[in-house]
Order: sequence, then structure tokens, then C-alpha cells
Amino acid sequence: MSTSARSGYHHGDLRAAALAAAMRMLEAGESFSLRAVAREVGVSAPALYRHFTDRDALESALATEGLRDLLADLTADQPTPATAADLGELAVAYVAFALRRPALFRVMFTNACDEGNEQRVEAADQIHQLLQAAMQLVFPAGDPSALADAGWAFAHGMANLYMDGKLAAASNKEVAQHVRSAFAAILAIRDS
Amino acid sequence: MSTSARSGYHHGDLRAAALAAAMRMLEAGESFSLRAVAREVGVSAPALYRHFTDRDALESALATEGLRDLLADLTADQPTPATAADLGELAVAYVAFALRRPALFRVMFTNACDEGNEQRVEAADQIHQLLQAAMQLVFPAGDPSALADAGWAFAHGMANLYMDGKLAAASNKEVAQHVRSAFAAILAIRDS
DNA sequence: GCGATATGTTTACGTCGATAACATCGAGCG
DNA sequence: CGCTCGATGTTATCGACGTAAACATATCGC
Repeated sequence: MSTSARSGYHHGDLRAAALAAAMRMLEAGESFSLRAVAREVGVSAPALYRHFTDRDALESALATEGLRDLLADLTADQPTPATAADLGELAVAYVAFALRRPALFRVMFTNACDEGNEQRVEAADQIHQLLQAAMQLVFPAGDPSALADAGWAFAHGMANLYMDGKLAAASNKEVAQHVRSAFAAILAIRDS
Repeated sequence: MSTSARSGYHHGDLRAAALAAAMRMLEAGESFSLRAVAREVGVSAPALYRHFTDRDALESALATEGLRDLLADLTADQPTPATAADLGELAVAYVAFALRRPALFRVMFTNACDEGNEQRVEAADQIHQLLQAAMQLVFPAGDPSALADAGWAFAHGMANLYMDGKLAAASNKEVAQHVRSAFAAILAIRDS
């Protein structure tokens, strides 16, 4: 609906329409195929090759969008996390994103194309920087880079383990509580 | 070589041969397909359906093997980790496994089949228990379950981020050092 | 207006997972 | 010993996929 389908032959803005359709399918849980996207948009499959060199390129574009959305989610609640509790909520938001849009999340991190897609690298960097800045605020005495990696790994691991059913929870709220508990357990180490 | 190929018609022990071939391909970096496995073993593709209900069942069997191998790796160096440093090496071993056998690691955790495969659930549980016991030894005052989840998430996240190129390192030794640094940074929080 | 260029289409190839129908072997019973 | 039956292979086939080639059409610069 967002983009037009002008003449009978040419589409108008196929690239955007294809991305939108693919994103919608990904979120609807339909495992997407190039052909399915083409079908959805009402165009022949090879037409997509005018706008994406191959399937991976389409995925890469989706991944870029996803990374931006993730960043937006992370900064929405706490623009600049400054307390340990804020950090915990950052992890909660990260895992919640993964569980709300699992297929997209998978594409974001599994799809190869690291070089090549400059916007995507930038989006990923911004997430990393957000984390690093937060760590610096919360733990000024610590190594911010190492802490950022550790925190990212924690959240990313939680996200993957829950997505893949290796950790179980009845509801998304329960997942959030588990993430909080695990995070709290780490902080409580200082009492040992 | 491990299993025989008796008569011209019947294979002898196709199930084992198929698993071995699939595992070898997975570790060689060849993305494996049911048909490719059949080709490798010298048998027609549908023959495999006599031994695996579908592709996922084959993957599930590989995953079970992989989980056992991972557990063996984790317990090889430190049978019962008792110090914080031991925990760090556990994480290092976990990530090293993922980077040494990435395709297998992916199958182990991405492949669905959680119920159904009892041996596999058991293998996963043993890893979880190993972690929990270690946490109890190292941090007797902490919540062992929450700490085990947190530690697993940390190691699993590191593994995935390095596998997917989201964290970069020149060599596997460098990866190990990064994991150690990140782990140390967490422990150093108590000094903040 | 007209031709180059961008953007579609049809057709086709090879691969994949999966099913159905048929072939062959080995074990156990007469 | 010979026959049948069940386990385990085979061939033939289907529909879906990614992708390339050759062809068609619409749009834009002159």
C-alpha cells in the first residue's frame, strides 16, 4: 500500500515493495523465498534481480533495516543507560526484539555479507557504540570495550538460546524476568 | 571405512555411514544436503528415508552427536571447574568448539526437534548441569541456576557473534584472549 | 519524436526434499 | 530345500527453489 504499482508493466518502485513484502513475510513467520516475494509483489521472480544481485543481497537489505529497528528499540526506553538496572533493561529489550521478530533477527546475524553493505556495518557499529557508552557510564572503572563485548554476548546468547528453545519460558514476560534474574546474578557476584 | 558395504544391493549399515558422511561434510565446510549425503555414501537419495524420517531427523542425530562432543570438550580440560579462571576456560572451550565446527554448532542449536529426540535433550541437559555445578562451586553464595543461564548465554553469545563475524579476530588464539578479557571484565565489576 | 537504457517477462537449467511404485536381499517357516 | 515376507534398496516423478539467457516494453535524454 505504501508504494504504487503504476502501469501494467513497470512496477513503480519494486525494490521498496519487495523489501516491504519480504519484511512482512519474515515477521508473519512465513519462511520467505525469492520467488514468494516476487509472487507477493505480483511480479516475475527474475525481476527482482534488477534490484538485488541475489537472494543474499535482499536478505542483507532486510538485515540493515532490522539492525536499525533494533537500535531504535534499544534506545527507545533508555536513550542513555546510566545505571546497572538500565543495562539489564537493555538486555531485556534486546531479547524481546529477537523473540518478537525471530526470523528477521536470524537474518540480521546469520546472513554473511559483512563487507559490501556499508549501511549495515554502520548500523551494527552504532549498536556496539551504544553498549560501550552505556558501560562507560555505569562502570567507569571497567574496560568499556571488553564490557561491551561481554554485555552484547550475554544478551545475544540469551536471545539465541530462547529463540532456539534451549532455554524455555511460558511467556515473553517470563523470559524478561529470566533475563533480569540472570543479569542480577552476575552483578551479585561481587557479594561472593 | 568404519562400516561395511556388503552386497551390491544392501549397504550393510547405511544409517551409520550416512551420519558419518554428513558429519564429515559438515566439518569440511560443505553445506550438506540429503542428496549429497546419499551421493557420498553411494546410495540413492530415497534410501535415506528408510533410516531418517526426513532431513530434520538426520540433522537431529548429528546435533545429538555434536552435543556429546561439546560436553566432552568442555570436561576434557577441567573435569570439575572450581575457580573463576576455570569458568573462563570453560567459555573459551565453548567458543573454540563453535569456531572449529561452526556448521555442526549451528545444526546443534538451530535445528528444531526439541522434543522427539530424547538422547539429544539429555545431552543438552548434561551441559546445563555441568555449568550449574561449576557455578555452585565457584560462587556458592550466588543463584546457581541464574548464574548457569547467564554463563551459558555469555559463552553462546560470544560463539555466535564470532561465528557470524559480528565480532572480529585475526586468529583463534585472539578469539580466546578476547573471551578471557570479556570474562575478566565482568568479574572486575566488583571493583567498580 | 527517437533511440538508449532501465526494468519487466518467458523460458529454461540444475538442485533440492519428498512420495510412490517397484526390485532385491536375508531370515524364518513349511 | 524352497517359499514367502519384511526390511531395505532403486527408479521415476513432483513441486519449489535460485539463477541465467533471451526477449519485450516503458521511460528519459537528445
